[in-house]
Amino acid sequence: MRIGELARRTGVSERSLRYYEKQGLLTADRTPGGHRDYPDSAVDRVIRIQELFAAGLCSRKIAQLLPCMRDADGGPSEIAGSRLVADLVRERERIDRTIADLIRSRDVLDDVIEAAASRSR
Amino acid sequence: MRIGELARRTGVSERSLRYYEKQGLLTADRTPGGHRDYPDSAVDRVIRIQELFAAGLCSRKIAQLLPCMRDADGGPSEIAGSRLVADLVRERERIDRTIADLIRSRDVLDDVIEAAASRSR
DNA sequence: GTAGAAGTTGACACCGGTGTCAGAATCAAG
DNA sequence: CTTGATTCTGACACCGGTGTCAACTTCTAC
Repeated sequence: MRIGELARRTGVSERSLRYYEKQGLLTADRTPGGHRDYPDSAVDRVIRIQELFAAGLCSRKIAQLLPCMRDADGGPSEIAGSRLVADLVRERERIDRTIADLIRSRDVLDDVIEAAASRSR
Repeated sequence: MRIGELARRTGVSERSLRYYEKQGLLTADRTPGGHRDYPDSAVDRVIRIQELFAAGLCSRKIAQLLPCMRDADGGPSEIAGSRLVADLVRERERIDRTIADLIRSRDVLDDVIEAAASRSR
C-alpha cells in the first residue's frame, strides 16, 4: 500500500512515516518511480512504534528494540545483547514510575471533576 | 525554606522551581533582600506539579487545575468551571489511553528482556 | 568588614517528534 | 497526451520544560 493509505489506516501523518523510515524504524519497497510501497504488516508496526513513542522511548532505542520483538507472524527475530537489556530494564523502571504518576494525576483529575459535578447536583 | 533546600528535597532543579513560579504554579514569600522563602507545604506542591507534568499536562492547565485541588490541609479551595471540567475530562481520557500504551510497551519490553534472559540460562 | 556560599534575573540553546511549505516527479484514469 | 491526485525530497519552525552561563546581590559566619 502507499503512504497515504498507511497514514489513513494508522492515524499517523505521512510526515511521521517518512521520519520513521529515516530513523530506521520502518522500511518500504519502492515502485519503479520511487514511491514507497508498504506491506500490510506495516500497519501493526506503525502502531507499535506509536505506542513506544507514547511510552517515552526515543527513536534510537526503538530502533534497537524492534528487531528483538517477536512480530505477529512468529519467531523472535533477534536476541537483545546484555548492554541493550540493561538499558531496557532501566526503561522499564521509568515506565513503571510514569504509570504511577499517571494514575496519581488521573485520581487528582477525577477528584476535581467529581467536586464540580457534585457541586452542580 | 530557601530554594536550594526545596530543590534538594524535591529533586527538582532551582531552574525549574523559578520557572514554576513564573508560570503561576508556585508562590513564595521574599526575604527583605529578595530571596525566595518557601513554606513546608511547597514540597508536596512541587511533587504534585511534577506528577502532572509527567502525566503530560502543560503548565497552563496545571495552573488552572491547582486551585481546584484539595490540599493536604483541608478544603477544596475552588470549584472548577464547566469549561475547565470539559477540558479535564478530555485530559483524563488522554491519560487513560497513555496508560494503556505504557502497559503495552512495558509488556513488549518484558518480552524482549525475558527472551534474552532465557537465552542466557 | 570580609570571604565564600547561595540566591537573583535574563538570555541563549537544546531536544526530537511533528506541522508545513515549495518545487518537482509519478501515478492513474480519461 | 493531459490532467488532477498523490508522492518525493529538503528545509525551516515550533513547542515547552530544562540546562547552563553571566553578572550582580544577599546571606551567613567568622
